[in-house]
Amino acid sequence: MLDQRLLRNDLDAVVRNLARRGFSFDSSRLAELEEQRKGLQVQVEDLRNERNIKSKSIGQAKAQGEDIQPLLDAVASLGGDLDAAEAALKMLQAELDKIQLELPNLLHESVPDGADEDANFEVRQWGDIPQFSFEPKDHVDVGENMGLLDAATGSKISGSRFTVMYGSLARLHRALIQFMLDIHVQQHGYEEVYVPYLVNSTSLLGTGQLPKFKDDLFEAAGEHDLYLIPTAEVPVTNIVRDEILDPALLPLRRAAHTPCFRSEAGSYGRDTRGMIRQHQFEKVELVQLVKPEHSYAALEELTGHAEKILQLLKLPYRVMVLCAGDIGFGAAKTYDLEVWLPGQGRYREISSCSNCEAFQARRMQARWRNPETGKPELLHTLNGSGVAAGRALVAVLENYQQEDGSVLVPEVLQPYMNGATKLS
RNA sequence: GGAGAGUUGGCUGAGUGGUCGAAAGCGCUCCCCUGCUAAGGGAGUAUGCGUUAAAAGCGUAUCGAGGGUUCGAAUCCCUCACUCUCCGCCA
Repeated sequence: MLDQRLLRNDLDAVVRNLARRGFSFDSSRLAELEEQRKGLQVQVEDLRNERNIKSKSIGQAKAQGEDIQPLLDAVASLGGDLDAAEAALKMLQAELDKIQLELPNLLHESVPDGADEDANFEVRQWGDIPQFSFEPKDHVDVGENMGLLDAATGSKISGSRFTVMYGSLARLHRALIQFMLDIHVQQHGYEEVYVPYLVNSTSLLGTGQLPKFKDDLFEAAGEHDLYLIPTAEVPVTNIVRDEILDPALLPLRRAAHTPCFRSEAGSYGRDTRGMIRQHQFEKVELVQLVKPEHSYAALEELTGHAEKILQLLKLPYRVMVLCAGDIGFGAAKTYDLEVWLPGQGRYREISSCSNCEAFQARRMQARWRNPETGKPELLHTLNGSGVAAGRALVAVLENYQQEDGSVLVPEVLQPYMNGATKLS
């Protein structure tokens, strides 16, 4: 959600900023509703005030044994007026909420213009693109040739976009997760958390997946208000929903490994081969809750933490700053890490690190108490994949493949593989 | 799944229709007093929203959530959520 004050006082600036995303909305409708809201809310509160005063005087009169009938007559007409005004306000507020909950975050000024991913801007590169003395295969061929990757069985069990892994490949996947968590906890100062994989709609509203992106989620059947998490960002960030944090706790850094579930509605036909785009994948997620003045420094730091994983795995990557047209709904600024995939001959997203500023915090009422003012103020929230395990596995398979069809185990993962140096 | 008991401010905990945003205690902040310490005295101490350029002030809402009854609800009624205890089942 955006700052109400800004929407009221400088709606044009909001319109201009959101237009950079290619997002347009009926701002005059919003202004009109807001004008009505103002009048109605004042009216409702005045009526309530009148009722409260009169009711109180009835109580006092009754206590002194006076005749209260004249007083009762005096409030008789109030109820109807108040009910009508309250009902009108409620409807109006619902319409305003609907509009406001679907407004994306304002972009940070450093976000470059651009309509789509082609306009994303490369900030830096790391590592050398490996040269192969043979034609490198993609991860599907590498994995299936070893008999360790099995898409057919995944689709038999569940359907398209599910995969089965066996033996040392399954273990390598687990090793990646353990390795990433250990680095973030032991070297980057994150607290490991274990969280629910099913969350309620309030949590999804808080981080911005609802109400607008319901189609991207898997919803649990039955009478529950539960959804499978699309990312650990949802449960981990919502830990601080409706909390006022002691500033001594900040910055709060938390890391979690969870599976993620995405319906991938709207991406029919894209990345249908292999493990790039699955309904279920594992990820180690980094979340930071910081004072507003530190959030951009924290974004650089958090991005660096994700990069560190790729560096230790010796996987070449580049850092992209997402352009205005490609950035996500809740983010003010986002860096994507794209890892080099020799089998595809291109870079592919493996991590996305975002500063949401107060956008999520406002929806969640996640605050800290500023000792300078003594007042609760909104936190800034950040999240980033550190990194996606499924895609990291793909990257290892493709970058570490050998001519004989085997795959070397990255050195940093060998301790997690009982010392194994090679998959086969 | 069955039976029962609960949910009040940072915490403990009172409050069964009116002057209750809520006693008391603890904690915290400030002040006073006291050679030091311990003790003591006084004042303050929730959050959202609105009004405002902003603040102050004022208004309004909030006693798990949502409805209802009533002039008036923490208090009465209904639905739901959650917590605890016991039984059953279970990784």
